[in-house]
Parts: sequence; C-alpha cells; structure tokens
Amino acid sequence: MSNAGGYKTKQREAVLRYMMEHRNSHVTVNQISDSFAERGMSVGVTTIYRHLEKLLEQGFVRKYTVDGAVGACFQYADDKQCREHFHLMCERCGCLIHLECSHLNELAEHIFSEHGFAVNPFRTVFYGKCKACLAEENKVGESNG
Amino acid sequence: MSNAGGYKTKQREAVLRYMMEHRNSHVTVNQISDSFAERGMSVGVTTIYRHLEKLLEQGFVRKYTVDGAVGACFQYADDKQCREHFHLMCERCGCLIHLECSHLNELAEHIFSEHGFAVNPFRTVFYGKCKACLAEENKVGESNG
DNA sequence: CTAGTTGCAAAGAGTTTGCATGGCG
DNA sequence: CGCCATGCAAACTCTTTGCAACTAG
Repeated sequence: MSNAGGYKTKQREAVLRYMMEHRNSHVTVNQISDSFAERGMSVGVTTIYRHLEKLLEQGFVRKYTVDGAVGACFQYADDKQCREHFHLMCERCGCLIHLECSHLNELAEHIFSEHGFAVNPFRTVFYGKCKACLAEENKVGESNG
Repeated sequence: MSNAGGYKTKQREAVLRYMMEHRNSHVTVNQISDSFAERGMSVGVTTIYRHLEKLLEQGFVRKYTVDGAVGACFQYADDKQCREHFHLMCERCGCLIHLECSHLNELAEHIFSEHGFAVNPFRTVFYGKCKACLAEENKVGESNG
C-alpha cells in the first residue's frame, strides 16, 4: 500500500523521508534538491518532481501555490501536524516571517464562523513591511519630509 | 498624482482601461495581450507587465495566484474602500469577497504592536474556500467517506 | 529478464532584463 | 531637448517530456 505499484528506491525513500521530516512547513522542489546536494546525495529535480506528483496522487503530500512565491509548495499531508501557521512577507526586503500566533488562529475561526469562509493558512501570506525595513524607511523619511 | 512620475501614453491608458472594464473578474497578462491583439492593437507583454507592476504599487490593481490558472491574475481595485478592507479569494471557484470587519483591523494592529510588522491590507489576500464551495465539497465528501 | 526508475538535455510557459528606438512634455 | 516608455530579443526560473542507461524484484 505504501509503495503501491512501485519499486523501493533510495530516491523515493529520500523524498518521502524529507517530506516527513519537514512536515511542519511547506517546501519547494529547489529546497529539497539543495538539501540533498548538501548531504552529498544527488537526486535529479526531474525525479523529485515525479515522486512528488506520485505522492500527491496517493494523498501523501499536498501541493499549493503560496501567494508571491516563485514555485509550487509541497507539504506532507499529516493531519495532526496541520497547524495554522501564517506567513508574513516583507514587500520591501522580501524576507519571510513564520508566525505562529494564537490570534491568527482565532482570526481564522472568526472568519469561518462569522463569514463562512475557510481560510487556508498555508497559502495565505500577509504582505507588509518588517521591523527592519520600517526603521530604514523612517530614517530616509526624515530627510525627505 | 494619478500618473505620478509617468507619461500619459496610449499603452498605459489601454492597460488601465482594460483593467477597469474587467473589474468584475481577474485577468491574466495573456488575456490582456490577446484582447489587444484582437482589436488590432499591439502592446508588448513586457509593457503590460511593467504597467501592471506599477499599478500594483500604486494600489490600482491587486494581484492573485489562482489554482488552475497558468500565471498570475490581476484585478482592478475599485475604490478607496478596497484599500481599507481585506479580501478573501476562494481558491476553488475564484470568487472575491470584500471583507470589512473590525477583527481584521485589530489583527493588523496586533501584528504591528506584537510582531513589529506593518501589514499592507491592500496587498494581502486571504486564500481559502467560500461558503458555497465548502458546501459543494461536503456533498462530494459524503459519498467518499 | 522485465518493468519501473533515473537523470541529462531539451522543450515549454511565464516573467524579467538589456538596450536601442520612439514618444511625451 | 531630456527623460521616460516601448518592445524586441535574450535571459531566467519553474516544470514537463523524450530517451537511453540503469536497477529492483
């Protein structure tokens, strides 16, 4: 069942294992590939794509596009770990902040109960400006008026 | 102010006008380009991209990523009101919901005061599923287990 | 041995950039 | 005239496909 109609190869295991180890966050194909490369293990991106697609069909991973992100994001489909964890993206420096905050969870619940809309926290990104960039702009702003 | 630091060209006007005429739905760069081509008016995609980016920064359009669509989607941002409230985008049917809710404003304040991040409500879009689509999925889900 | 797997290379789509020309003001 | 806008071509990124070599069972 776990490898229905497929051979057990080290690449397949590596991809599945990587996804399980990173179940708390979503990852891109590049991240997976880079991680393998760092460990001296070379797995072609083609193979990663193919395994992810297979895992997707089998329901072991989810696929979605994150607002503003370059490519597709994948995450191991583990219900227990499916925490509501939002992202803040600075539109100035591009940094990404992972935010686990109960207020956010309450917000999602509010939107669902009051407005009938089920927010997908994985896909939703808050755009704005990070602390550092706000400070930078204040500095510049002073001389600018 | 409306065309801050820019010349008034027929391309700029064409893009803005197209966006305004299609304010009820989001459109892709390809759609815009094709529409111009059909009318015998050739505007390079580069130019369309550049204008949309500018309009995005100036707050005249919003940008979305929608599942199933090939590239990015853009939509004219109607009123001043649209800069003050948040938007919900259904990732299933693609409908856009304007949400004026004090909770959201409080949330932005919370994120600023507690996390030092200034949310840009205009650019931020909540992705998820709307009431109708949730109902649809529940119907399907019943027979599926 | 057979059938599925791998990964290079190339193709393909969406988007961005360089640069010379053209148009607004 | 000066500066911005335009758009072609090329570069770039993400993703898919063809194909020959390879490997699990």
